[in-house]
Amino acid sequence: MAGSCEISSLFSNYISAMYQPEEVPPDPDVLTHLGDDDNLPLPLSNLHMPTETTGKPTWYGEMPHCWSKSQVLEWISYHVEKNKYDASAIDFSCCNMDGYTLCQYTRDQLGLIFGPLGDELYDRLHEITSVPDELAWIMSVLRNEEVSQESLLDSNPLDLGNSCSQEYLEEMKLANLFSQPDLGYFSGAMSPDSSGSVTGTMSQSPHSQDSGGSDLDLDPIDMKHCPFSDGDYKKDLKKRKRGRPRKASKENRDCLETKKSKHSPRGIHLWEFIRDILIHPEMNEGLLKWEDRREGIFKFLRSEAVAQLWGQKKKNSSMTYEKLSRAMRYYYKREILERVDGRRLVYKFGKNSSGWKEEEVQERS
DNA sequence: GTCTCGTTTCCTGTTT
DNA sequence: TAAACAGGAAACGAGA
Repeated sequence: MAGSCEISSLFSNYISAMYQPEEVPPDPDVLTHLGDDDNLPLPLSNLHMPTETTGKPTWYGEMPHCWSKSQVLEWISYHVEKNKYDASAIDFSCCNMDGYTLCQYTRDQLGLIFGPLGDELYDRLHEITSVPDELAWIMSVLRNEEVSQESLLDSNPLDLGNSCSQEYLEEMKLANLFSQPDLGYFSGAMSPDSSGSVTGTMSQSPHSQDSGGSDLDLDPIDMKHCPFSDGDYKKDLKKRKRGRPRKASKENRDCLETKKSKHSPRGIHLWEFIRDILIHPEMNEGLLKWEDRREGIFKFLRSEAVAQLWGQKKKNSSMTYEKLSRAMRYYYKREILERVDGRRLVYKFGKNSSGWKEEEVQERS
């Protein structure tokens, strides 16, 4: 449990460091009458207050397992107020617990402590803690990389694989692949299910012309393990042909096969990935936002960051918003998405998409 | 082996 | 002028 706590903490810190959301959750109103209780470990007047710097409650964005006692109280206070619940019916001496303890309680136990509010608290708690696969995966990315919080905060916001980056950076330098300008930034994240196998590659700027100048479209990292890699990779910067370059021949691919699992399932579709981020706002700080939930209209707030996450998901560190958006545009034809004219970074779910409507989300949970 | 699907990559041109 | 959008073309890997 300590592990998951650390991960979720990492996640929230990572998100906080990475994004500065345009929107904040509704500020919990000031709770004026929670009743007097000498057993309270902290003055209630402070519990529900948003943090000074962010304007958000302190529990927001953190996994419940990691909440401190004060955050637990703050969260309970928030729901007391939200549900207009009579706080005098609550034995606040039982609230002196941290998030981990809170998460251990069953519905019945919460019902005993909080009465009718217990059900509500239980549901809300499990809403937060039931992390969808895709977001759990995002966390696992961080876990696999064993990213320190310090390095997260120090890192380039889009450098998702910073712990690996330095190592690979050194390797890349050795391979003389960084001697050319404009090769873009570096991202060496390990794939979540690679069991430590290296899939780190060099990211390229969206418009770099050298991303596929050769017919052998190999990852530089992988290339250095191949006997035919001589460091002259991308020497030839001649204008490339249209379309995606051919991948390596089978012979050359065998060289790469040691790096990648032979059978990786296709997994979820891009639009589902986007949808899942959207329908879990507690995990989506500043990536995407609903413009009109009823209509299914949403907007990319951090387009490149979403692209990076998608790239990580697909073990493709060179994913960019430009490429992601091309895939999004293919959905127009299939009516999974609809055009929203005149608005940048704005898309709308079409009639062939599903699972994003509030009713559907509620049904699934 | 072939085909389809869902992308991915790159490109040129247009719009904001 | 840059960023985003649009869509053609070609390629890829996975699965049927």
